[in-house]
Amino acid sequence: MTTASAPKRRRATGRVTLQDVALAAGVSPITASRALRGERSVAADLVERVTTAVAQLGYVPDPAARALASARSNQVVVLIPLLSNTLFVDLLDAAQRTLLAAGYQSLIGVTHYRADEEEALLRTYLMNRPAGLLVTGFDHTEAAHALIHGSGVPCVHVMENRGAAPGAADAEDGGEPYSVGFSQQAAGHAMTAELLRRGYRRIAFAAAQLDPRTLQRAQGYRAALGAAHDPRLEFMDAAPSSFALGAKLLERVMREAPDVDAIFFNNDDLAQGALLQALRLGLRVPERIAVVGFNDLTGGDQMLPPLSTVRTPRGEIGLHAARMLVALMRGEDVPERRVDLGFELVMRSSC
Amino acid sequence: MTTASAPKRRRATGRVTLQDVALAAGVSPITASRALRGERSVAADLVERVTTAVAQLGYVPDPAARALASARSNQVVVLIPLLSNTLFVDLLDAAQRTLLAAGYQSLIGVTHYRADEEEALLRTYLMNRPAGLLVTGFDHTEAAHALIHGSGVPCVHVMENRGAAPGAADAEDGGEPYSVGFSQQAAGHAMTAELLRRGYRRIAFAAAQLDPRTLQRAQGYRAALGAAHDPRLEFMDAAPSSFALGAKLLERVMREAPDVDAIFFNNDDLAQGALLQALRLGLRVPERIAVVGFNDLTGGDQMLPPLSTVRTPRGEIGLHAARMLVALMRGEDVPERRVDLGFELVMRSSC
DNA sequence: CTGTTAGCGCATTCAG
DNA sequence: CTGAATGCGCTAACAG
Repeated sequence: MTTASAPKRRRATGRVTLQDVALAAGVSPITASRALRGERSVAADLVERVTTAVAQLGYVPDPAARALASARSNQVVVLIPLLSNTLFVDLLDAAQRTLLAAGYQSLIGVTHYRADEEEALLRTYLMNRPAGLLVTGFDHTEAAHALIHGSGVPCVHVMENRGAAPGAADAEDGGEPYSVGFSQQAAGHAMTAELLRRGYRRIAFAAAQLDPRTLQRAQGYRAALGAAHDPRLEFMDAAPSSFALGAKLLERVMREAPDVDAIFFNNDDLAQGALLQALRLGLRVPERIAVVGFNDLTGGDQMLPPLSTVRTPRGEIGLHAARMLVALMRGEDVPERRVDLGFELVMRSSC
Repeated sequence: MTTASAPKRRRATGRVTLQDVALAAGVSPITASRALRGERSVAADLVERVTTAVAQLGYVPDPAARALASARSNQVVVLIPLLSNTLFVDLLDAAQRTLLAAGYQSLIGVTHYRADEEEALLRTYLMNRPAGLLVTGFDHTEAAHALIHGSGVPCVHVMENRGAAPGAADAEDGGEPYSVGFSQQAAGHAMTAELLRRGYRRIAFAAAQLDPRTLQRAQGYRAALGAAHDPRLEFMDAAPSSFALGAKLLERVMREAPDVDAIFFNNDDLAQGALLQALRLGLRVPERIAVVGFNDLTGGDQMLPPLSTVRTPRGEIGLHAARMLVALMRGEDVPERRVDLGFELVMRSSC
């Protein structure tokens, strides 16, 4: 065989490489590489020859080789607290779609609302040299924060907007973090104010999970009530949100504070569970007691009575955050670091 | 500076490499590599020296380099139809957890019940040279099937067990595919039989989405009814499952077949929506009409009346499938290719 | 059981 | 605008 002495004969793996493409196109490998990645410094006719060769040979780039050579993968790490809250699933779905369309894959991590799990996930996923990071909220361990920063990977926070750091500007790294969300506190305030406007006076706040965003909503609730705020009307349960817990919380409120005329649940599944429990107990809603929820999850409009709630734009947040991250990953300038997408009161007939 | 002429001075990236570890441990890089990966052909004391060096230097392996050198990544592709059905989220959650514990990362793809999207996702994700594949069901395009096979990547199918190929054994590739699930048809049959046993005679089947597994359940429903089967009592709607659609389907059934005494919904959200609609319409359940669902999703036990349904073991399926896949990826022999995890009738009071 | 040699497939220098 | 040389960090294959 003559191939035995050929200096650079085709490798045995059978894989079509960039080199094969370059050979077929009559250019150097690096030109083929540049053409494929859309670097503009390649003549149009060469680009076309490369494209043709790619199609003919069925060339498929190797992400591992790319990542090794460039020290960056095409993967984006997305960290959310839970998969069992449709809120985050909606967020994730939108973000993943957008990222995929822009050529990025998502590595999804579920933190279970635990800062230590988040840190562990970061440590694991950061090994992949991701191109970007999408994380929920701002409550990270010191170490997690350091990991994110130290990695130099662009990061967008979602679901809340951290108040602009007061006083000493966080100037070490160019300042304010990138975030897309809305003011949880303002949302809590707005719904409470609406209840007050409608004449409710003894308004309870019932919450589960007790994550930072829930507590921010509680702050809004308190601020809206002002002097009328009664701490005995806050019913907090650290257990995860569910229909069953909503039912339980309703009973607890009625037992411990029978003069309550409205309950603001911090998530729709609690509120929906409470509505069902009210039906079971024969409590009339909203006559005897008004019930409102948060997030406008699926099913609220089907309840008896239909649930009043706060619609939160998690899909839009996922989309917008992904777009922002893509811009950052491409090295584009993103002047607007904090995007507030707002919320909307959806008043149906449960209050 | 003296370093200028040193033949192999430390690279400028600042990254701690295997070579550094090897140097510190006084072994060759390949021995360090073997020690890290737990190959048993390394002396215990050397392993310890390597481990120590790793800890001291804070060495972190580079997945990209590993993947490039070994032509296999540590990622597993998981393909599910939807993220908005908690059924698949439960499956995913369990699988992801198990895989992560075994050292594998998950690349999640959402097919939206579309074979062409599945194919596109496979094409994209297969570029990463995944270590394994976890896919929902058996309905793939020819091309997708070829991609899976051609890649040589171990694959486990979940949620159903394909009937053993009758006649000509699918011997080309060693036969039967690996799968973990249960018989959708048997489940459909069992619930229908239970309704018959309880005296219901005009039993409707109401379904959404109309994916293959739904149709298998319909087969079971028909088989259980035998000669009593009336095609006019099948109400199929290709739209996605939801509370609202369940409400709509209930109305349609009552309008088009008022003599129906029970409705078997192919998913719990439909059934729950129907239950709420019945409440709204003043239809007594189960006296006027019995309602049963499928999957035992969250909330069913909170309905009025509590929903009878079929509990499906998606969490266990995710767990078991992940374990099976891990075994395959490790090159272990897995003799039991088809695992049937069964199902359970959960009879509450809606029938 | 350990080490040597030689790439894996690509993109980043730097020249032209 | 294009190309040549080089190495990213690791492991497969073979030797000892």
